[in-house]
Amino acid sequence: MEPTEKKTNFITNAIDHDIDNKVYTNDRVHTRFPPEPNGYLHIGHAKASLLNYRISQEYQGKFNLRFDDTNPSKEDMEYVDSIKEDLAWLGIKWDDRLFFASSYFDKMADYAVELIKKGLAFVDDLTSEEMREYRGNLTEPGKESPCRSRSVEENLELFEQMKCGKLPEGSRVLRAKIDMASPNMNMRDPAIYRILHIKHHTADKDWFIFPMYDYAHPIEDAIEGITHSLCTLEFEDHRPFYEWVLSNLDDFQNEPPRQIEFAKLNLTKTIIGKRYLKQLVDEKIVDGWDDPRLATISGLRRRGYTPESIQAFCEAIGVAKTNSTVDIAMLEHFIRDDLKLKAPRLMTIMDPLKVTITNYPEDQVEWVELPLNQEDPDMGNYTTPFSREIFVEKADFMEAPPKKYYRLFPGNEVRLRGAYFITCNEVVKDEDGNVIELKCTYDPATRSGSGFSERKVKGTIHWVDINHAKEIEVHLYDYLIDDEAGINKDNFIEHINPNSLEIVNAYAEPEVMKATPYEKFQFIRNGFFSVDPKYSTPAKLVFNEIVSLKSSWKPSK
RNA sequence: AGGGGUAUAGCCAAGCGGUAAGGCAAUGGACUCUGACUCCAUCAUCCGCAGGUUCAAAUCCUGCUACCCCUGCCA
Repeated sequence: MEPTEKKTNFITNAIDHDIDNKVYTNDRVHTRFPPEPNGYLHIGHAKASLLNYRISQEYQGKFNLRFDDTNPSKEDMEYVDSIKEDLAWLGIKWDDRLFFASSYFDKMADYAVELIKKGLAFVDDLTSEEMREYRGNLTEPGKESPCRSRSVEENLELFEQMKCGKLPEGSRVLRAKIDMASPNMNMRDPAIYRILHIKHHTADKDWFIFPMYDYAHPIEDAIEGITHSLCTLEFEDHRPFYEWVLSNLDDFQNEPPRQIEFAKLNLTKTIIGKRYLKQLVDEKIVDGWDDPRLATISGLRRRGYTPESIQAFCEAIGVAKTNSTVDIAMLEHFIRDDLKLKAPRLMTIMDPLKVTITNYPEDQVEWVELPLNQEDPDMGNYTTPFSREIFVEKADFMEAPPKKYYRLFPGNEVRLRGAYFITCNEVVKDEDGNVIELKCTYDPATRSGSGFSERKVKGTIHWVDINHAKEIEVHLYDYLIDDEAGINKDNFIEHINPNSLEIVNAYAEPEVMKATPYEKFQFIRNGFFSVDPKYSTPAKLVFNEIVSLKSSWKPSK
């Protein structure tokens, strides 16, 4: 009967404040997620999109998906498709509210004309280099462009020519007329339209001019009736221009949207940032945008992460204005937590060591029954074969064990999960002295489920019957980068972990072979694994390691 | 004196003048046919620093300090 308190943060506080002050009609709340289709979504976008979506849900408001496609030189339909797929997978619903900034291009151009007529915008002939010189710098004011005083008529004429494609690419630009001496660089007559003779991927007609983000975004938000326009911190000092645009356009005097900025997500041992992800993909350092080592949504999906785990993670990290770096252990916690009850628990051997049970009949096979998940009896049971020759993990045997080692060592008895107690009697080595086989004896009285309680054993290990084992390929992962050192955005490529992927052939009990792409399992004592959709074939299943199991076992000193 | 931001535990993060939530990590212990899970316990005399106001300050005021962002015809 715990009252589930709504999680508050500075954004919900701001919205509550707006509601208290009756800022928006009927206390409406309308958010949006405005990705530019120029790359794949990553975990940072999950935070942003889920944040916007959840807020709309909590306030019984609306949520729009809007592609901010104002720069055709970088954008592509491949990305809009992947973004829609990723968002839907994350559980975000935009109903029929799917929009494209490009569908507002006509209106935006009309609004530019309105600004020109009001004497608030002008066509500039300065080259981009000249503009940079005229802009001044952080401590010195800029100077006004010679074109700033052009007549409204001339500006109108020139803008029309820009729009019709009569002027060469890059030759002119439409600028807002604000203040070249503003301490805020974004207010020093920012460019609002540039000439680009590029075919736009979605626009319904040919355009030769394209609006800049700073000009387009407030208009997009206002047209859609957005109330709270959430974006990241670096746009904080763009806010004055966002407000300038809306306050100077007649259509948007009523209930204009409000921009609120929050800190983007950073994760330890993880490279987030479209530009860097694209570099990894383009330089083929990784296996595409959906490489399981990447924090892209598609990578996490292929790795075996669930939408629920990502939702829970994003909920848990909260949202604030503090630049922060979340420990990757937090993400890993939530996938373990989610899969704990969902994933069947089966046995595989990653690094095999043969064990012969010398007192077990040569040709006998018995099928022992095990729960698919003992924490969820409803999942039912399955059977697995047991016979004279089995594989156990190499790590589960030590010839000279440290204190508190509960696994196999000469003379020690352990339980084989779901089967019998075995005692290690003899260690077989090759000519180099490597342990290649163990000879053990089992105690028939100790069969699982028999109620045997004469003696206890400290360790239980997993195993696989050699004659029934199937080979599978397992991809074990380590972090792509190690951020303990002085790593930064520019040198991360030199800090790529060369051992981030280890491919091993493992042995699985027969039940594992029923697995289908994306299906997730706990391989007992090894971790959570998911069937790789890209490389699995009917002949050989490939499993991605999602995350290992936690372990408090540490060899004593 | 360029402008805009942010500082609460190892990492996130609540808190909004009444005496420091929660999660992750970590540590100890219980349990265990997964050294997992679960459970129990521990983990900020203190909120970047220094002053001030107040019966009372992480919360208000003043002054510092540190870090982040801003000089694309990118978003």
